[in-house]
Amino acid sequence: MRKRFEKHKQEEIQEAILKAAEELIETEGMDQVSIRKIAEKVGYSPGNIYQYFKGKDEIIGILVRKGYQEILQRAKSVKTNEEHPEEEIKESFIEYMKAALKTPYYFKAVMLSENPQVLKQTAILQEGVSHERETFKILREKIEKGIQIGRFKNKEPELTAQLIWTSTFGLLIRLIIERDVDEKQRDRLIEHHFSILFDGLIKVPDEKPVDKKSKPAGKDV
Amino acid sequence: MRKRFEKHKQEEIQEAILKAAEELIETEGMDQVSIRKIAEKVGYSPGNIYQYFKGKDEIIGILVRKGYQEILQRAKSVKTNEEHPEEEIKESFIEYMKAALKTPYYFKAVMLSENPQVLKQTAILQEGVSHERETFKILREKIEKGIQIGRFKNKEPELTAQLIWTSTFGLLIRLIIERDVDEKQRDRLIEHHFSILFDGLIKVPDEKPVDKKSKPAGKDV
Amino acid sequence: MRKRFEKHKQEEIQEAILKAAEELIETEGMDQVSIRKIAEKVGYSPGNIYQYFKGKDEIIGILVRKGYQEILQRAKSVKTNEEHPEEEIKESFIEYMKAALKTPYYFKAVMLSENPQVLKQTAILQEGVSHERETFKILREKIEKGIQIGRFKNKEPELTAQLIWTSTFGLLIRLIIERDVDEKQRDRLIEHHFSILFDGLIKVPDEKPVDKKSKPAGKDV
Amino acid sequence: MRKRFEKHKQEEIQEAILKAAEELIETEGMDQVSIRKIAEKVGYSPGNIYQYFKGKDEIIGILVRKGYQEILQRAKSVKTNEEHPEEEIKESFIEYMKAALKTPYYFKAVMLSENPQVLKQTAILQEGVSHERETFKILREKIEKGIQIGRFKNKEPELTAQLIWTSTFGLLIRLIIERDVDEKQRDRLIEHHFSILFDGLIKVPDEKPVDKKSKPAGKDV
DNA sequence: GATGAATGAGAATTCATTCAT
DNA sequence: CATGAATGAATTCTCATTCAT
Repeated sequence: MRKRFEKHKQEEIQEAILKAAEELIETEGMDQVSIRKIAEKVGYSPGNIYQYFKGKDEIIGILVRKGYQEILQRAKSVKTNEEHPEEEIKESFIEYMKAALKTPYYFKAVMLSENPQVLKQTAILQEGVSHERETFKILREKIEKGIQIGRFKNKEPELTAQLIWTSTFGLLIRLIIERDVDEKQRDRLIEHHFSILFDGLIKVPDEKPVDKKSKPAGKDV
Repeated sequence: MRKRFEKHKQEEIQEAILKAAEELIETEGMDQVSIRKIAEKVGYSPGNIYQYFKGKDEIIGILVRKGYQEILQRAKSVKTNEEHPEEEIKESFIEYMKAALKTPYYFKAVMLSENPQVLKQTAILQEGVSHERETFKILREKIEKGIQIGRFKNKEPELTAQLIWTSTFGLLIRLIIERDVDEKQRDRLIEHHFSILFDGLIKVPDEKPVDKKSKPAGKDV
Repeated sequence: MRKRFEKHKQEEIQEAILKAAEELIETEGMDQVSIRKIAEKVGYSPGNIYQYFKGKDEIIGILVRKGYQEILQRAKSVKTNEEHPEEEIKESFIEYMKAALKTPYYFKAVMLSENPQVLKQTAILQEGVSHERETFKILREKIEKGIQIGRFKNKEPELTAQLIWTSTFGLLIRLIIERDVDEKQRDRLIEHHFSILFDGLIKVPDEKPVDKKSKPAGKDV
Repeated sequence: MRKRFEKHKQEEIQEAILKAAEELIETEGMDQVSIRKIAEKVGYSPGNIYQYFKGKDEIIGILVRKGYQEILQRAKSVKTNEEHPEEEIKESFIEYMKAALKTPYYFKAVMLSENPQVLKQTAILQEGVSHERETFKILREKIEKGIQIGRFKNKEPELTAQLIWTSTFGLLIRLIIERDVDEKQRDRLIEHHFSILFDGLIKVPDEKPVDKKSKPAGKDV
């Protein structure tokens, strides 16, 4: 009974510390987080923080993972749509964006961090990511399904997954940075965003399709 | 006479200081910039830096503004391509990306800044941006041209401009953050990125639809 | 009855604490010993250690005394050798070395400590030590016996005791520090060490010194 | 002129810092040296020490190297003594000891260090050391000379060199650790030390030498 | 007896900034 | 102009010790 209480309190304090750190990230940015500031915010001495966490890295690590998972969680739990997989993808990304916009600074801090520890969990550009990161695996599978049922073009699924992600990420980050965009405009942007991703810009000639879909020249960045 | 010389020299030193800071941002990251390191790099004493700049913040501020202008400059000066406006757009964005990737940290610092002064120059989501910001005007016009000549679908041009921009921005930012993506993968990503933007993901069923769901012709959200 | 049991348990815990500290000295070195680490090793909370010992100093103090005694103990219990007291001495020192090399870091820590508390028990250079410290008394007596039976030269016994000790100590310490000396070399060194101590280096000219190294009869390394 | 003055002052401060560190080692022991204490002793703020030295390691490092070199220097420059090589050896070791005792803590720190970098320079037990380390080469040659002229017994010269060294090292270390041994006793110890090394303890029977000099049994450490 | 919580001091560094010279 | 010296605050982290429960 007592133990349980103690345990409870310990967890409470850990929560408090994490929350303090979270708020610091939100208000001052990832770099400005320090054990001192956390301790002050939570009303303890700096040294005492180490009773609850191994160090700064652990705190940041947990926070990043937690927040990241939370946001990702939202992206799932979207009902499947057999005929229109693009709807399913769109829905889940919209969920993702909504979640991110709930704690925008936090999202920004995490997703833009170049801290190697953080990057280990947020990097998504390397080849093979859809085999390592679960969410990407799911996204890739949705795309593959789309291709199988003949709804999607036969583009490389992993690359496609990565670029849907980065494109949406770009919009999302700007929505966070330009925080006073009104809701109507925001919705227009989001809607149009997916419209472009799925339909593309180039008109398909109804007459004779020239079949020059996407073999452009300059690939030299 | 003397004054002019003095002035000259003063500016030279300021240049040197800025350049040193620039290199530091580039090589060690924004956080690792310190007056001391700048001073050491430029061959002066730390204290003397204050003769030329008010402090660290001023140096960073100037640098950020300067870098932004330079990058934008590059995005213009792309030869027109009458038949394939998408090539023209792609080219100019690739130029833009190239420039940004030359000094990724400036770009990152500038484009992610929420400093109101900076935002005044970098915000692009609001309605009407293509009438206020010159680069966006140009982009919109290219898109309009594409629609006129029947090459592009008839989507709202400003929105389209914005979303090409944010999508590319998303990819670019992640390329910067995940800086150890190898060149081959980077090129694949960029190529695929524009492929999706222009072609879209959804297959247009004008040939013989294989097995399932054949009908939906010009569906554009 | 209960009390006795309690007492028993108390002692057990004290033992456990001391043992934990000992292991820490051995594995991490004297500096790395901390109440926290001891507590963790022994499965108690740091605070509770103070129930059993006054503090860190007391623990270290006891340990040092204990360990020292243990090592010395080994040096006794060597069967007497009436005709060749040097054998007896050698044997007991070899026992001593063996014991020390079993817990080398511990030995090193203790024997090189300048902590006054420790020094009170480990100092051996002052005149009269062979009357104060029991082990030295024994050693001195062995030497005296050797002199009496005409086997040893008539050198001052206490000084001799001290210098056998310091010489062996020197070898021992270096064996500990240079821990990767192989066994063969170690044995050669030890053997030679006692050979020098007992025989000396200078040749006794009783035969006819033949120009160069011709004769040396009992060559025994 | 000014520069020279500045330089002078800078060096003075460096000296002061080193001296402060030296005193701390001397009075409180190697472990107790801290930047804080040095700074306090020298009357500066802790941070300012870093203007003069890279860090604690550098300070300690300089101090250790300096002392070590000084000590070795002294051991040379001993006049040769053709007839009595033992005198020559004794003299040079006494010089060595004197030098070591002038800066005992350096000596102790260096000679007891198990830092691999340091060990590379201080290890002396391995076979062949008298071919690698110059000082040992000299010592071995002196011993060989002694054997050649018939003054020394024909014992393995390298091993002998090593054990003269370790034996003397043992005495020296204890003289350092037990720092309040009075001068008279110290001299007696040193004198007796070499007396034993060169003469040995076992009396040479004037009658019939039993020729059982030292072929003892137990060689099993 | 035992614990967990908490503190305050101290460890090494780094840095922006000031200032007398 | 320029410098070197110096500070004071900040950083992360460890520890011996105390104390209410």
